[in-house]
Amino acid sequence: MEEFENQELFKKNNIKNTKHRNLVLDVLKESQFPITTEDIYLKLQERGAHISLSTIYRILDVFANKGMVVKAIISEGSKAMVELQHLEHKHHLICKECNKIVAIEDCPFEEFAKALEKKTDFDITGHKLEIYGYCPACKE
Amino acid sequence: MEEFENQELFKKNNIKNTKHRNLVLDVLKESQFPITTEDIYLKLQERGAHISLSTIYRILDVFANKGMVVKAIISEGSKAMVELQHLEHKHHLICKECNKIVAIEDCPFEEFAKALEKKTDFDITGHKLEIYGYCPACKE
DNA sequence: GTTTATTTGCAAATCATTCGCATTCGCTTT
DNA sequence: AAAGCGAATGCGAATGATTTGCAAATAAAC
Ligand SMILES: [Mn+2]
Ligand SMILES: [Mn+2]
Ligand SMILES: [Zn+2]
Ligand SMILES: [Zn+2]
Repeated sequence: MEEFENQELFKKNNIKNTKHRNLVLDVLKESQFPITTEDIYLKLQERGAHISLSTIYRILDVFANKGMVVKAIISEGSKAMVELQHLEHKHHLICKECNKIVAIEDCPFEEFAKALEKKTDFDITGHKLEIYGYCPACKE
Repeated sequence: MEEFENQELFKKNNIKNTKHRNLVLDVLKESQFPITTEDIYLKLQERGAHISLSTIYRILDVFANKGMVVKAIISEGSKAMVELQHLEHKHHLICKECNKIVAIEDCPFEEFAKALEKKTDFDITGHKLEIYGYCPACKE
């Protein structure tokens, strides 16, 4: 049935239902937090899947173009890595010290969007929000 | 006086006031919207400044570590380019079709942050927010 | 099953970012 | 104002991430 959900999603987005897209999508679904292309690659390797890194890049491109995932730079630190957002709508609170990530369920933006649409005459379809600070352990 | 403001900012952030940091900061200040490292490089070239691309990378790293600028991936499209946010607190509304960018003055997040701090016990220091949709001309 | 367009693996190419080291520069101390 | 010293810079090379070309495999449609 996990498979079935995937298939639906592919159909809805007009892309072929391939073995590799299923693998990548499964990893994305399981992942609580944004992950890198490399992370996905390694996870699939562990599971014994035979998939090439460039295929994952291509799949993520397709997913991103279809709006199924979102790219972002998360850790503020030295390396600004490209990552993927989870499919559900949620945001993250990231510790600038230890990089701990906490998922936020609420989104303060929903109501604001309506007003903004009126003001700007845009058709607003989505947003990215990431929140930074220091976690309980790291703030002193 | 522009120079003076820069100098103040450098002092406040405990970094040396160098010719190149001034140049880069000026470009950032002028720029209404986020720009890439390369953009800055080209702008400075046009002005006849002699500066190396790696120096700009290094300066932007310093600025980012001091919280003077923020890195993000803006355009959702094919190339996920790393960019820099303007110094003032503002957000952007980006057209997914024509890439038009409109600056948003209000921020819906301020109040939400307080509640979130209480709930998570984080010390929240900042956030990134980008909004996507279709501009008046492109929505149909 | 056959057909056809799409997807994939693999290796090579490209692009962005970082690094090493010699030189220059900014700030502090005489 | 000169000297000293650590930090910043230029340049080219190295690294790392992402993209691309092309032949082979696969999925969807017939
Ligand atoms: Mn939201
Ligand atoms: Mn804000
Ligand atoms: Zn922490
Ligand atoms: Zn538009």
